[in-house]
Amino acid sequence: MLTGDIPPNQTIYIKNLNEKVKKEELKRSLYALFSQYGRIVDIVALKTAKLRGQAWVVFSEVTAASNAVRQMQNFPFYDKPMRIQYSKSKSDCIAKAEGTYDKKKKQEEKAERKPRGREGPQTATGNGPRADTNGGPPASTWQAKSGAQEAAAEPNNILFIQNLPYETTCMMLEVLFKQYPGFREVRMIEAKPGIAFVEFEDDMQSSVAMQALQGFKITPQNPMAITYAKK
DNA sequence: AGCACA
Repeated sequence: MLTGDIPPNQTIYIKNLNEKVKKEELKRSLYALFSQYGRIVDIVALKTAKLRGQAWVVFSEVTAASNAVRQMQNFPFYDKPMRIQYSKSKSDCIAKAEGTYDKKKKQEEKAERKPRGREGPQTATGNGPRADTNGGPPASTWQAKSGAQEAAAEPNNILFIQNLPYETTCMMLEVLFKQYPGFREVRMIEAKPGIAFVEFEDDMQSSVAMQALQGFKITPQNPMAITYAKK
């Protein structure tokens, strides 16, 4: 199996990522891509020698992770097919939320992995004050607007927009969507008011735009409902 | 290929 005998986990582990893309952009793109499967709690990506090209996406629900593993398997992301599995262990942010996070235990585990000559820390006081060096955005970055709990349609470079006010024009949608890279065109159907198709160059770019404009209100009564068009 | 989070 592609998931390689790893039991389901609300965190997915992604490898074979393009190592050239910068960490913050990578996280943003992963968020745009995966938030369609459910609420994302956190994304972890490190650029260290051992961890570049990999990332962890933490969902609030295991079912979201399962859909993501299936649907996005081999998805071409920055020109490389993503390889997705369940994470082998629970994410710290989940353990913390559950109240099961144990810092002591973590340090022990780390020591196991690294059979270096040094002795581990022996003070019971733990780590000294920590200067936050690289100021990454706080967890609030990952607060999604509205979760797409179900669906899980297959990605498509064409988006299907619903719930538009009748007076919406091509021009209006163009203004909105052309701010995202890869935009091609908007198509509306005279006979069918309230819907539109918006085409991008590829699935990834359409996904970014979908995430960004999901729920966008042209009028207060009309939050856009964006899904991938059917193939 | 590679399973972390301070």
